[in-house]
Amino acid sequence: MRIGELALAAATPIETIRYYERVGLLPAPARTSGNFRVYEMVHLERLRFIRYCRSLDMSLAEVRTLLHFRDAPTEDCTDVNALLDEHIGHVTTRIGELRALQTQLEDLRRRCVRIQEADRCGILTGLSRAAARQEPAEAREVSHLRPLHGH
Amino acid sequence: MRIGELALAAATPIETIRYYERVGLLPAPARTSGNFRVYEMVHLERLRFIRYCRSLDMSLAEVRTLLHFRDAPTEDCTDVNALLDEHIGHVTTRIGELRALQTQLEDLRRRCVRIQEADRCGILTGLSRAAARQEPAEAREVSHLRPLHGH
DNA sequence: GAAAGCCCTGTAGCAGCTACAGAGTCAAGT
DNA sequence: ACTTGACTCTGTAGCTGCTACAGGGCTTTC
Repeated sequence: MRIGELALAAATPIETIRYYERVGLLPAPARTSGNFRVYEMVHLERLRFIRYCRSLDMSLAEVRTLLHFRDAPTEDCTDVNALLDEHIGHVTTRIGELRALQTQLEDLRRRCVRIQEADRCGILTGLSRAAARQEPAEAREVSHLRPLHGH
Repeated sequence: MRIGELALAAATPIETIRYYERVGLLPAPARTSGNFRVYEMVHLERLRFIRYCRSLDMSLAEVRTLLHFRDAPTEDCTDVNALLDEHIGHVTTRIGELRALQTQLEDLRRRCVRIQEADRCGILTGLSRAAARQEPAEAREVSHLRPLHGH
């Protein structure tokens, strides 16, 4: 299987596959005489595992840890459980943060109901006042999850 | 006010302040004869505005737009409202994604209740099976918010 | 033998900082 | 007058997880 085929089978861009190889998540595969990568099923399974974990919003560091356990099947799985618990904790925390954020933003939004000049817009004045009062929303401090503007 | 004092007053690292100047969010302040930056209250207010918006998880691009309206007080505020509505939309979407994620992760977690060898760990086998079945959680596709591992 | 479609390496870019290195400035203490 | 220490300066590289080139080589098909 060449890289294009693997990319299709795992729904992963080619560049990402090469990137995973570079950072050591995927082992370097065999090469053809013309220097093309040749993958086996083992690679596809591993890549799908990685992508699935990523779709669960795990970091590559976390995925790396899980792969390590996948590779060493006789070790006990305490750390796997811990990793997952921690990850669930991150998600839960982030949900809480975002809910608080949602409330704040909706409050702010209600400050401007009709179109007017910007200097009378309740949103802008609301932001300025809140900033002056130094009421930073606390979301920033705690979180560990994918940003609103990540992507 | 020199940069250290500003940093303290706005609870913002010095490097971040210089960064905001470099990318044009904060105007370049006056300098002393020894080339030190000298800030006025106007800078502090602007910086606090930026930091407050950031604490609401807005991107620097969004903050830039809001600053533009702050600077041009006679324009109408339609776009400010639209920006906020869109941002609220992002937050709401992300909350939905994370809730779905939470459910999936908790399901996965339940697969391993006792410590055992990794090759029998329900979490690892669960991940592998889900990956093989190609059931990528869909969170990845939609979102636009700060990552679980951003920070 | 040439065009089209793969694939290769290496580098730079995105956001939003953060962390240096290596230098200069300034106020206080001796 | 000199030294110490705290502060500041510029410039560059690093972080995550890709993504997007540029500029070339391989392979298949007509």
